[in-house]
Amino acid sequence: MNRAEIKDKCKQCSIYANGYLFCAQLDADELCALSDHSRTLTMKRGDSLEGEALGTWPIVAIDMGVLSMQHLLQDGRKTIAALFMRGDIIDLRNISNRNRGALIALGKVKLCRLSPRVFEQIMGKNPKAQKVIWENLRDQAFRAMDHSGDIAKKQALEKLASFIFECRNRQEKIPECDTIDIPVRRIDLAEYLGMQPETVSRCFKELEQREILVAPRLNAVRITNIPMLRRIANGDRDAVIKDAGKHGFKVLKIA
Amino acid sequence: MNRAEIKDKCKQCSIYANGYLFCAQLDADELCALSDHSRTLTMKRGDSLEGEALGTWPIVAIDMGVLSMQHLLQDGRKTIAALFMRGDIIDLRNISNRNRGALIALGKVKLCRLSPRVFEQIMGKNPKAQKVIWENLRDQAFRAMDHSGDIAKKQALEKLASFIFECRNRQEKIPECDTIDIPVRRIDLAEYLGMQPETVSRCFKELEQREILVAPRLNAVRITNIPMLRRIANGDRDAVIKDAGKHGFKVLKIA
DNA sequence: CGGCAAGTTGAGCCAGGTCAACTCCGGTGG
DNA sequence: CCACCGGAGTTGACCTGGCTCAACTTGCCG
Repeated sequence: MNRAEIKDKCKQCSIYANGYLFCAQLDADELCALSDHSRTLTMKRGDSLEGEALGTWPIVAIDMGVLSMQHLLQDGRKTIAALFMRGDIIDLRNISNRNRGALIALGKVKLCRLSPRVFEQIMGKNPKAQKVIWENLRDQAFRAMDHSGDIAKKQALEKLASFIFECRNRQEKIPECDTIDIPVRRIDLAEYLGMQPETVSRCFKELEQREILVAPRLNAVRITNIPMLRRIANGDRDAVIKDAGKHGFKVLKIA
Repeated sequence: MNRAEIKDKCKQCSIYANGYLFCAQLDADELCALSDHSRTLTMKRGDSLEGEALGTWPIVAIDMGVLSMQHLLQDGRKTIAALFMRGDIIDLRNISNRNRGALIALGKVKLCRLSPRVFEQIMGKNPKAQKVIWENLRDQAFRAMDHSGDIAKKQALEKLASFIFECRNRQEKIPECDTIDIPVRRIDLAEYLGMQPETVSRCFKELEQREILVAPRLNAVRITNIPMLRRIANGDRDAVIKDAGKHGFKVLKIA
């Protein structure tokens, strides 16, 4: 494969096109080697990456879409333990202990399965690439820890508020636009936050009624009262309190 | 500082003494450089690592004890998002977004604050060390994801069962000994699992009554029915079901 | 031995899970 | 183009696991 062809293969991919992502850190030789030994893959909602496929291709980089790590309990309860998006690199080499979940697409996902050998070579000698991957993994780790903190003690409304901020943090900022993309369905959101779809629905409704946000579509919200949403996310009980009147609006201490 | 002195400083430390941990991968020069630019620290329960201290020393390696990452909500609710133990390396360089928690010792903790500069140098040129750190961070990430999965949808008893297995996985195996060390207090355990200390207590009691384990001390358990505990941890509802009789034991389908 | 935090036990209650019915919406085929 | 279908989302009513509060016991440290 010559370089022109490689460029064709990679130039459409955000992992190469976005200057701060992994493949953008590589020089021509490295990109060439990696591209030559890697395979792209397109998945649709429900497709999973498991077993044998991961044996030979344990490292995947997300170009587009949302991939979830799901844990399934014996009786059918399901949870989404993590969400992977554009730029995330998932290294599943030698996964062993515990019930590591399956990787399941929550919509159309484009990803690239990287050759472990070439990946490791690049890790060993390209400090810029190394730094990008290291920070990505660190983000994944801290994000998972934040998420644990969120779902451990927070109430439903608080979890949802936190999730909306998580979405805001992760999406590329479009200045002068407060519309936040919710890249997953209600049902997935419920599984990610450890609640029921019914509860998610009720919480969105409450936030709308209290005029904290508007949800024009299922996959987007616009926050109209950021400080209040922040207070809810941070676990300020006063901000969560329900209405004190019959059909008036909620009474909120602004303290 | 000469090499003999460095050896004195590091030879007691498990990060150097355990062949599979970070410092054991370094050659004499590297160890020398790292040791020379690092500072050990001993903490006692409740001590926290925050702010300025982390500004100049954002990388810490745990030698002994349990360090927790805690998130505090506005109204005082607290959660432990992650537990760090021997060999874990925590890299907090450029932490910024979200409410990253404080690092708080849950007992006597010995750790070593590593020079970011030397650490980065070593990362760049020692593949063995790089591999060890990479795998440690990956473990942290996946552990946090597993933990999210555990606390999202599991019931109290299931969470506790999972936690006991997590302890078992993390502690160095002593063959022919089923006694598992519980390295944290009940109160911390409750915060880690997102439940109340009262509930933790009740769950331990139930597991003892059902003769699934015995807890000779507060900080240790011995599992007497591993398969049952496993089933509970895996979310088998039948295994969680309470008793069907008045004062008999629980009726359990072994299916 | 006193003092305090940690842990346990009991009683009551509520946030959110569960179940059921319904609406909405995108896709498919006649 | 419309009728049909199935999964996603919503709404309401009910119920329960575990949170809360309070009282008590235990264990640790000076």
